[in-house]
Amino acid sequence: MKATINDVARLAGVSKKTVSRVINRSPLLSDATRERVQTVIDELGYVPNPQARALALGRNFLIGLIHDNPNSQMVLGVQQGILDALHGTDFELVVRPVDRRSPAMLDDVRAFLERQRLFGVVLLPPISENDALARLCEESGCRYTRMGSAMLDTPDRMVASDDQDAVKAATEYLIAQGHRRIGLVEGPQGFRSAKERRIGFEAALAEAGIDLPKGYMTQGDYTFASGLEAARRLLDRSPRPTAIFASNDEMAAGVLHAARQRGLSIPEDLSIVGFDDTAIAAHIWPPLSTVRWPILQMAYSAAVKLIGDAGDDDGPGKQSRFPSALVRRASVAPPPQE
Amino acid sequence: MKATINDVARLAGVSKKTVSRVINRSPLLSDATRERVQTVIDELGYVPNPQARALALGRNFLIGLIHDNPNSQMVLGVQQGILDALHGTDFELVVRPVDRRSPAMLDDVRAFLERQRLFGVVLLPPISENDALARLCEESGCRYTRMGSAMLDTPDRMVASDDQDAVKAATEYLIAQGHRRIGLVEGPQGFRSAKERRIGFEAALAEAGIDLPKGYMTQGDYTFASGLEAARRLLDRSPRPTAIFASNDEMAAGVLHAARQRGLSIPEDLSIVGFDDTAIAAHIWPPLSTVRWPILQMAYSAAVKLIGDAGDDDGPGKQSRFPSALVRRASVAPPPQE
DNA sequence: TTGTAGGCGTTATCAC
DNA sequence: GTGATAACGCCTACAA
Repeated sequence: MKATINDVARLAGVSKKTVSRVINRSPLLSDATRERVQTVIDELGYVPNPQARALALGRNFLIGLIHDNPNSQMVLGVQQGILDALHGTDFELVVRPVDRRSPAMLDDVRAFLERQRLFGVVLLPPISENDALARLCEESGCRYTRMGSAMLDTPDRMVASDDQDAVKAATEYLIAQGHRRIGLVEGPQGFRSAKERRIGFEAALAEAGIDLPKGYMTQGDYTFASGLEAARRLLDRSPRPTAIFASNDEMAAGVLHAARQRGLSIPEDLSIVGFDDTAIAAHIWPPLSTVRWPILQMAYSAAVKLIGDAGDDDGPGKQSRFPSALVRRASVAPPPQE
Repeated sequence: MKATINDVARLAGVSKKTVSRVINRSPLLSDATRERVQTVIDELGYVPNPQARALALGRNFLIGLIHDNPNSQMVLGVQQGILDALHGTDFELVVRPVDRRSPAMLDDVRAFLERQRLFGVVLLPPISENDALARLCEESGCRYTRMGSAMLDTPDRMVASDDQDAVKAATEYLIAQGHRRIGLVEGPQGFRSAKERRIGFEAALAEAGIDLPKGYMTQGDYTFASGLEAARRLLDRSPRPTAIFASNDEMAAGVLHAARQRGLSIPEDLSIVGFDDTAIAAHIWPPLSTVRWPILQMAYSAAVKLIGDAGDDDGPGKQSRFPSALVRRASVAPPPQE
């Protein structure tokens, strides 16, 4: 019912191999035959069977997205970016969540890669920070691109933002508004992004000569609930911080929640800055000042690095570092008079 | 390097076909051979190659998720539910967004299905409401499950909530609080969910004998921005509505935004109810009363219907109708005194 | 520049 | 019950 390479070969009066050469753009092929075969291909509406190719090549035309991520907005953004890059190609996207804490995680991924013979995978933070995982991909003969908050790998397999810089700038912005008592809701232990963001935060304070009291730095795990909890601790301090930087938007939303529960006005009594610029940032009230992670572009670039779109070597595909930008919204104001 | 069916056959002293029978749980097979072969399989850690199976069977071990959805939270929830169902099976999830408005949509999907030879697909609303699409899946020999707000297909290929009922209950709740001027932010034209929810809304009003003034029903497109716009129109009415039901949470967040911009207090001046119970509902301030769509369970069930988990015939897999529940949070209060 | 033979790892057919 | 043999549709080596 569906045309195969044999049908094309027969009708074009050539061998299967020649058709194969046309499909795979082999350079050693006369223009005449190429054209003749191509005509038949078009007439028949022939499309090579991916299953057969996968078997013959030992490689599937699938791109995997491997993640273990507490932030759903980010996962979706990445999917969107990858799909944009894959659009119009023969590749499809396979989603594979894993459990970072499971001792079987590496074995699971290995089994997955070896079974499915993926063409390549995109690794999302925080699991992208796991060097053993990257090594495993390589061993399994699977290309990979890691996404992260700092360069953890060679540029051809890495797409990175500079969180340290971005948070430094965000903190400087708070300082410029007059804030001196600035609380931090840090991300979870073991996350590179959490570390980078804290370093940026501390760097800004140090440069401004601000010496933070004990207890102004607290930790969350990138969830709303943890932001809520952390904010309660911070708001119990005396004197209270006049501004809080949360390491991601979800926790920032939690901070806002906690502040409201205490009857504080935002930004009059407390300024808040988040990180990521996910949808929630613009949708809560007041709109949240935050750092925009160019997630779509990063994911797009990650996918392009895998499938190697030769079409735009100087285009977005070649980029490895992506700067983040501060987005100023209504959640920041000068501190209240004392 | 990796064991194949031939290795197993040789070591077990049987033919390939016999090994194949063991893998596929063929009933006509002596227990003795089955056991012998199974031992070798375990020793070698043999796993059948999915690419080869796909070629031989003309069918891939992939489940597709086809969607064109304005609501990212929902897409993620569905992915989660499907992946839960697929966990521990040989199936993988392939994500395929499509453009509802493109004239080439159906052809694209057909090409996708015929090329990839998916085992089955889950269709998300609103595209799941497209009967031509369902027919196309069938023609392509691809199983499917549709998710939706009402039964649009036979129970074995449908997973449905009862939005009409749920919204009726939610509206009755507002009425019971004393509200009489209740605004509606309807979903977009052509969405079955929008229609069902409006019908439920109107039914509750009719039963309570409330005759809504013109202009209290307005339309959005399920986005935050459209909720904002619609709320502005509603709040311009005189007399102003004392409560607003928005057909999804994102629009409800927009309503809240618009109300705040006018300096209204929620819920003192205006009560708001949303629909979906996505993450944003609990994270905005005040927390949003909403209708919980059991999306994880529905998606789980949709996947089970595809892969036919015989393990739990009476379990969640068999279910086709899923009731929604009202979630009461702080965004609703009695109307202000006049 | 093109064609032939053989293989990728599995399942289906049909004898034994 | 079990096993040769031939698909499945494509690709690589090697030969011409």
